[in-house]
Amino acid sequence: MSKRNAILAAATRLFSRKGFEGTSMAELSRATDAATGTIFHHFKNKEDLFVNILADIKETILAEFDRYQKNGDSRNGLEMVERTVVFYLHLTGAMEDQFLLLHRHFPYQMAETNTVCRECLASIYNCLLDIFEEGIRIGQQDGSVTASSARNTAMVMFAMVDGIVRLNTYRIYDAGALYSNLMTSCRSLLTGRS
Amino acid sequence: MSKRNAILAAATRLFSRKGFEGTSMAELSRATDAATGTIFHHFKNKEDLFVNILADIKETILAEFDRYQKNGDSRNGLEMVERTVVFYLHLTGAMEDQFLLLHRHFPYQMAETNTVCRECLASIYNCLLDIFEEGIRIGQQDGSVTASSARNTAMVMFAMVDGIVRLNTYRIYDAGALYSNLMTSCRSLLTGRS
DNA sequence: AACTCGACCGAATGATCGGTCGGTTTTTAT
DNA sequence: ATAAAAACCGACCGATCATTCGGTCGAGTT
Repeated sequence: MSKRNAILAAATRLFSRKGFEGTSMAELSRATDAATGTIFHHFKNKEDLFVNILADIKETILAEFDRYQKNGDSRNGLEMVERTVVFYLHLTGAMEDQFLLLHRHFPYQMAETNTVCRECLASIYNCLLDIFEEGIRIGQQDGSVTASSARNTAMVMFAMVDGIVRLNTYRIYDAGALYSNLMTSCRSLLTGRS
Repeated sequence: MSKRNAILAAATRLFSRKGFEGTSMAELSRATDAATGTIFHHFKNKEDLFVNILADIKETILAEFDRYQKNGDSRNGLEMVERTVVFYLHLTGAMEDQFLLLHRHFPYQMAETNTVCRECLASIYNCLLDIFEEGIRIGQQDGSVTASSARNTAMVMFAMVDGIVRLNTYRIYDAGALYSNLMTSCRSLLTGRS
């Protein structure tokens, strides 16, 4: 692995665990066996380093969901949404550091002043919501989903699923045992009458 | 207002907007017209200052929900849960800084090493979940709620409601328009069949 | 052999960090 | 009125921060 990639990987882990301001360049230097000068040779400053990380995360997530969508075969819209939820839960586990980072505040803080950062975040969330929305829309047509307003329902669903993932990472409760409850809740939400 | 309270109030606001590590004592001193020495006269260090803030938040939230529960009159469990959701949404708006703080990472990070911090967070979440759970349990008895496993359903519901609040604060989307969708989703979740 | 170039290094820099301390003012109790 | 206590101040401290910079080294190119 090139030193540049080693820096990116270590920084992803440190930023996700200790935050942006909580991670010093000296600490990152120690974690990568790269001199601080080397880090600044590859990235023009700390913020630029983070933007590169975020761009990588965006690309990976978008690629993963692209791959997921191509291998898809669901009998109806409802099943499609359910598969998406399962895949999202799988991905948050497989890309733990990356999603931990997305669950912190500083990316959204930086997004207020950094255009690239803002666009990365928007791409990620649009990708996720679009996939949820598509399943709901198909379900509305084939009759497997009765919920109205596909986009809004997608957002509420996403808030619920992501909320469970958060509960899990905060370790206040063992939310891992909640996945089956989550799935039945998704189904109720999509098929239940108002 | 006493200087001590002014420090607490300003620190709550700064910590919630810029994070714990992102807020310096010098900045806090400027924001309160209190010398840095004065801040350390009232709080033995930065962490102690935050723990005091968190203890205040805990007390306020617990008191607010206590007051809410005493003024309650719902016809059944379902309505009770719905009222709780509405009240929670109201509270997150009325206590914006405090909930923003609870939505950041550093309280949970500090909770790993600080007992008081951990207990404050546990009290807050237990209080919220207990109230949701109670409504669900009553609803199960009077027939207005069909969902099983009151505690788990309470957690999924809380994850969903709090997830929407987060979407709102991150300002990636205008989730404020989602409140009506959220309410119908809550109802589906509680009354829908699996 | 001479030159170029980019990866890499680590000591040095000025700014800023959390925290201390000796002293002054204000409040409180007697 | 006075003494003790509590609140308050800001200059100061050593540590650490992000960033800079002069320089080494080895792999191409001519």
